[in-house]
Parts: sequence; structure tokens; C-alpha cells
Amino acid sequence: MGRQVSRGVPFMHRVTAKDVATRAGVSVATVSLVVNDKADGRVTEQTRRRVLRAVESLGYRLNASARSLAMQQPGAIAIVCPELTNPFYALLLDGLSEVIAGRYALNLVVPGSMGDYDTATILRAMEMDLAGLILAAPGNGVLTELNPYCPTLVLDSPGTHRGFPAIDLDVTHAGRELARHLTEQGHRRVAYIGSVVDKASFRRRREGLASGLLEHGATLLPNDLLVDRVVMEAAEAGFPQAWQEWERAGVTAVVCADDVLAYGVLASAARLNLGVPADVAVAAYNDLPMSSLTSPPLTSVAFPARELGIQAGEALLSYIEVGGPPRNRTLPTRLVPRASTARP
Amino acid sequence: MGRQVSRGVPFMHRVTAKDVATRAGVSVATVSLVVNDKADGRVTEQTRRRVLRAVESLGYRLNASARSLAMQQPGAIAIVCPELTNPFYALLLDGLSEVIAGRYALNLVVPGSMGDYDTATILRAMEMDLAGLILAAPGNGVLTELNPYCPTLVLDSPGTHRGFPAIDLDVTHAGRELARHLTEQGHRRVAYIGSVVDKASFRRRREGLASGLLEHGATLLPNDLLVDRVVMEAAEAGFPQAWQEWERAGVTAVVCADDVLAYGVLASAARLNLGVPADVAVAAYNDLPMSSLTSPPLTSVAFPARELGIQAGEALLSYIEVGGPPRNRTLPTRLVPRASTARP
DNA sequence: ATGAAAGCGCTAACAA
DNA sequence: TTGTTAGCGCTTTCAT
Repeated sequence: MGRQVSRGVPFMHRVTAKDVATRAGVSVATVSLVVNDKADGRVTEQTRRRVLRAVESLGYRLNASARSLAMQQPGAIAIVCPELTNPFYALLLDGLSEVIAGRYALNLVVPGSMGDYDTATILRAMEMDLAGLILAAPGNGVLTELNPYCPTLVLDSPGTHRGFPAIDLDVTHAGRELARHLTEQGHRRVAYIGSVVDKASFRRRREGLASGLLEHGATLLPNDLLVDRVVMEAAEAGFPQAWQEWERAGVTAVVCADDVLAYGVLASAARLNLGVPADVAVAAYNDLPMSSLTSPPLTSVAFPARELGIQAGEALLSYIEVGGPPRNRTLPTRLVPRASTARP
Repeated sequence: MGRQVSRGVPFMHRVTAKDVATRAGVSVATVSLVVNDKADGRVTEQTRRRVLRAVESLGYRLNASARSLAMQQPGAIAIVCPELTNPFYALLLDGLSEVIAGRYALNLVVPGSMGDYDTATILRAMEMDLAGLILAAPGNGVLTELNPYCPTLVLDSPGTHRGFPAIDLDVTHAGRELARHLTEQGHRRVAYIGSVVDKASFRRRREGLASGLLEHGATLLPNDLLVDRVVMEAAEAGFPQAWQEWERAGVTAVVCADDVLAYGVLASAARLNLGVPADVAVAAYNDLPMSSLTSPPLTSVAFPARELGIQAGEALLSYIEVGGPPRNRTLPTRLVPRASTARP
């Protein structure tokens, strides 16, 4: 039997092919053939049975990393994403894992503590041996001097993919749609809640909105509220103070870089009785499934998160197995109008 | 230089210690010493520099799985969870990853297609070499004949952990609290929306509620609506038909096994104008952050998901590094009342 | 049909 | 101070 030391702790022995071989009275090579279903004409049915019995009784499981080391073919895919608590990434992961399930293991890499991920985070991911790598919404500058050894795909980082194949969301168009809707509802002065982290997708969300508003004769105020994490609590905490200023400036609509920030605004406004949305609209990017239930109602632009995950999975799989980078794509977004009109 | 074939595709060569050694004119052993910061008195500052320069110029990164194979000390932790789209697990993961960040890589294992995970899913996880394993809310029977080679922790599976160390949520108490609240609000006939998958946590949620209602002279109807996945859409689709029956039976409160199911009920009710919650209360387990914004309002029992992740991480770390299984714990839950009263 | 041996990238004991 | 060697668990060629 024997025991194995795991960081100083005695623990159960991990059964190896050698154990199985000994038990079955064969060599490890034979065990390898049997467990990999390559026993066709190369192993007697007799011994195959014997090996299988030994596998069963010992509870043998292949060591995947030893296997991929020997085969020179990694069996895992890693995805690096900034913020797990945002359902956008959960949905993305859900779609992705559906596609790669069974074919590759999924390594999830998230920034250690709070804050966005950086180059070091990616390098940490690249220490595992990877068949493929997905970088979701990398911050600006993160992609510089990064030369991966495996097929790599960049998600939701419009315009800044530095030669990496990429799948983006049409966030600029989303911003213009939002602008059109708000101006149609009579809003003329709009404030913005964004993030301190600088990434292409965020930048374009604001730019699309700003240019759209300008086109329709409305304005986006320059003094944004910037949160340090894209979580509900951050917007909830920061909104009251920002609103004081915005209200004086005649703002009638607040646009958030993400639905979860809008949740924070709604929570904050409800708690403080700030008159939202009697005459103030809250709008956002990334319409999450539960956003249809918010009160007051929220207008936002739907991002196809799960679909993005699926397409990313398929693109990466073809990149890995067929070869040649997949062509870049931009997935459409769709305005979901729910906001009230501005008071005249 | 050379190139490496990745499943038939020519791709960039992955730089190895041997490449660095050649470039620096030293042996791989020296490289190993340098990159692992064990060069104290064992390597000249001179050669150390040379190696570091080679590392830099070639872009060398350690191969983590080869490393853990050689050291007989795995560097990854895996968590198996049923449903990524439920923010409960996202929050759990967030807490967990905060704790293990930098110390271990996190392998996320989810059931291939839809449906809950089974023993095969866990075995797949156990093929990676793992320092520790976390099983979140395993279905009944999944833990049988499972003998892991590494420290293993079971989460939210009250009463059914088969000797594994475990951290649970006090779901039974949660159910009784919910029952007390609903009866105080005047509700006497309550219906339930649960899941077809049989797991201890779900079972107790219903049992706690049922016994609590009984105690207060109210009843839980026997004909539950059972969804096949704990997602908003499933409850949204199933609710209208169930409601027809429940309404005839005089039901004034609907309790859901999870907040996301309650979201589905609210969406469905709003869409079909079913009179919820003019005189009907919707209550649920697992109060998610955004639940405070739902309209109509939702009463639910808050589950400390992020805290569960943190405690799981700490417990597993101590199990791995200090040794000896952590003692079992049950985290408290807290009723968050928001529901309206029953019409007399 | 089966086994011995080499090698994947790395670490660790031991030589030099 | 540095290199040589063996070995981690596995696959794969090549003898037998």
C-alpha cells in the first residue's frame, strides 16, 4: 500500500499505473494500452480483463498532467477573467464550459485580491500547460509583450487585440442606441458611472454614448462617477454624493457601464429616496436576466454573454485542433427599453 | 529554435529549462536553482545573472505540471459545482479564489451539459493532480464509493457527507424562519417550487419549511412544481400551469428553493398578470444581492455564499498544509423579510 | 502479445 | 560552484 506525503501530511496513496501493473502481473506499458483503449490486437482479451479488474479494485485514475507531459499535448484550457461576481462572466463561463466539456479541463484564473488582472496573472495562467488560453476583457496594456506558446483568444476588447484573434461585443453601437433612446425620451443632460480600470470595452461604452448624445443634441456630463470595482456595492456607495452634484446640474438620466452598477444606483436611490426614477432614468450596458425584475425599471443593452462563451469555445477549439487563427467577429447587442420618460 | 506540434498545428515552441540552460551555457539543474530562488550560496552571482538574462530573453516560464510531478506536490485545487449561472456559486468562487490566490491554481469543474454533476464528473476532476478538492452541493449518492487521494471538503450537503469534512448552511433553520414569517403574515396555504435533482440541501429546505408551517398551523401543499435546472427560465416556464392549480387550492404564498427560481416566478407572474403579489407572497432561499431590487418584493433567507467560499478555502488550506481534517461547521442564515401580507 | 527503455520538463540527491 | 543522475507517471517505439 504505502502512503504519500502531501505537504507534510500523511494521506492516501495515489494509485499509479505501476500499482495496477504489479497487481495484474503485467507491465505499465500494457496498462497504458488497456486504459487508453488501444488494446485492439495488441493485448489478449484475457490480460485486458485482468488489467481492468486491477484498475477497478485499486480505483486507478490516470494522472492527467503526467499524461499530457508524456504526450506533449496539454489537456486544459484556461480562461482569465476580471470579475467572477458579475453574472456576465458566469454566463460566459457557462457557455464556454458547455462547448469544451469532456474535451479539455477548464482552468479558471482570476486576479488574486480585488482589482483587475494584470500581465502577472496571465503569466501565472501560462505556467500550466495549456492547449488554449482565453483572455476576457483585458485591461489596457495587459496584452503588451505577451507571447503565448498556445492558441490565444481575446474577448470583449474592441480595437486593442494586438494581433490576437478576438471576439468582441458591439459596444459602440450599443452606446449609440442608448443615446438615441434616451434623447427620444426627452433626456438632455446625462451622467455616467464608469470604472477606474481602463479597458477598451469600457472606453467604447462611454464613447459610443457620448457621440450618440452629441448627435442628438444632448450632452454627457464630464464629471463621471468612477468605481474601483464593477460591483453593486461600489455604485451603491458612491452614488449619493455624485447625485448631489448631478441633480444641481439638471441631470435626468444616469447611464452605467454595467447592469450591476445600475443595481447599486437603484438600491442607493431607493434607500435614500432620491426621486429616482420619478423623473430620472437609469440605463446601463449588459442587460442581465434578472434586470427585467428591477424596480424602478432599468433600460439596458443586452450583451449575449452565453453566446460569447459558446463562440469563444468553438473558435478556440478550431484554433487548437484545425489550426490557423479564427477570424475576428463582433457580436450584436440589443437595446431593451424599460425606462420612464423625462419630466418636461 | 524548432517548433512544436499542438494537435497537428504548428505553433510557437514552448521554452523549456533546457533551452535556457543551453542559452546561458549552464545545466538545467542550475537553471532550476536560479528560477526557484535557491541560488543563495549555490550559484555565483555571475551565472545567476546569465541565467536570468536567458530566461528574460527567451521568455521562459516554468511548466507547473512538470514541476508538481517532479516534486510530488500538486499545485492546484479543484472545485466541482453544479450550476455556474447561479450567483451563489459565483460568490462562493469569489471568496474561495481570494483565499487560495497565489498559493494554488483553481480548477473549475462543471457538469458537461446541463444537469447536475455525477461521480464521473468528480473522477474527471481527480485526474488532475490536486492538492485539494471541494465538492459543492453534491447530489445524493454522488459521494458513495469515492475515495480521494487528496484532502477533500464537502459544501452545503447537510447530513450526508459520508465522513468527509464539511461546511454547511443552516438550511433547516432557514426553512423554519421562513415558515414563521409567512404564518405571521397570515399565510395558511403554501406551495413549493423545488428541483428534480435530489440533494440534501434542497431536501432540507423543503423539510424545514414544511415542519415549520405545520407547527404554526399552516400547510405546505404536496404537489410541488419541480424544475429540472435551478435557473430563472425554468421557473418562469413552469409557473403559470402550476399556479392554475395552486390558485384553486387557495394558495397565498409560493416558496422557492432558490432566489433565481423566485425571479422566474416574478417574471412569469408579471408577464401574465397573475395577481402576484397583490395577495400572494413569493419567498425563497439564498437571498442574492440584487434581490432587494425585485418588484414585487421578495422575502428570502440570506445565504453567506462568499463567506462560505472563504471558510472553505481556509479549511482546505489548513487540511492540506497543517494536516488533519478541519472540524465540521454550519454557517448561520438570516431571514430578510420583504413580502406583503396575505389578503384576509 | 508483452516488456524494456527512452523521454516529456522538472527537482533533488549526489559527484566532481 | 556546477554538472550528472535518477526519478515523478505516463506514452511510445522497439525488441523479444
